[in-house]
Amino acid sequence: MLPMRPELLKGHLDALLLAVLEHGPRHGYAVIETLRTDSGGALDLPTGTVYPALHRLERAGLIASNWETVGGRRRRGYHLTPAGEAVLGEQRAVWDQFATAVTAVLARRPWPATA
Amino acid sequence: MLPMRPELLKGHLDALLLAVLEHGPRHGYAVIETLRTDSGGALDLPTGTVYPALHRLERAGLIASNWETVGGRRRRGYHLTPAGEAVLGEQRAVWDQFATAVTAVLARRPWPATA
DNA sequence: ACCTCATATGTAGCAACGCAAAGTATTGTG
DNA sequence: CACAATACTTTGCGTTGCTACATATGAGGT
Repeated sequence: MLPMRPELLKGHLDALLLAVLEHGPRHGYAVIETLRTDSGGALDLPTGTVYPALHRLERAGLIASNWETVGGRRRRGYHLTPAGEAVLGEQRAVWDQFATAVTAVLARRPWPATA
Repeated sequence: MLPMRPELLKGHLDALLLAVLEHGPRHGYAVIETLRTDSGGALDLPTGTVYPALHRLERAGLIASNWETVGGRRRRGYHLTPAGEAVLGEQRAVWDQFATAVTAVLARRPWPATA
């Protein structure tokens, strides 16, 4: 597993978090775990990355939260808002576009791979 | 064509530039054009992005340059160094990993898409 | 001659974002 | 009782791409 520089994630994190919350409501810690398992271990994000991002998404109205107490532990359960669902849809399209473009540039080789 | 937020590119630009220069030597302006055509118009980067990035790559020893004068115009021709070629190889692997991980997370839907 | 566009390069300053590091608190385990 | 795991928070930093502006030459049009 090659080292993945942190800047790579920039701009893509929001889409990932929204996608995870589309599974169903989750609290921050669980979001991190879902992200790790869904990505096959490739995306193992620190709390200092995820929690502020969740706050940002809530301020933007894309997710909403409510405090719960489970087994004596306070946790903040997040869920998608309709606005968040809409944005997630756009973000998926943007990602597809971006990934296609980058892959195209990186795939083009000096000796034409495609005759 | 959806608007592509500039942060999306962060961390991926170096790989793109190296890949373009793998085609063969090019000056900055031509790099921008190649990038645009190779990406089908999706990646149309401003000079204020590309030139500093090329300087950075040169300082890092991944590319090298020599001044030429063609038709009375001064241009700086860049070409890959062996180190740059090696890094490009790694970057391609990193991109594949990253893209696979993000696609996996974004693709996972609440109700199975194929049902 | 004049203007404008395309070609070609450069830099200063800004804004955004992910992260490291540190801290708080509770529950479970050895 | 120490320690790990769970769970959340915040400050400050570094990197990076972009906006805006500046400079200069050649080509084409009027």
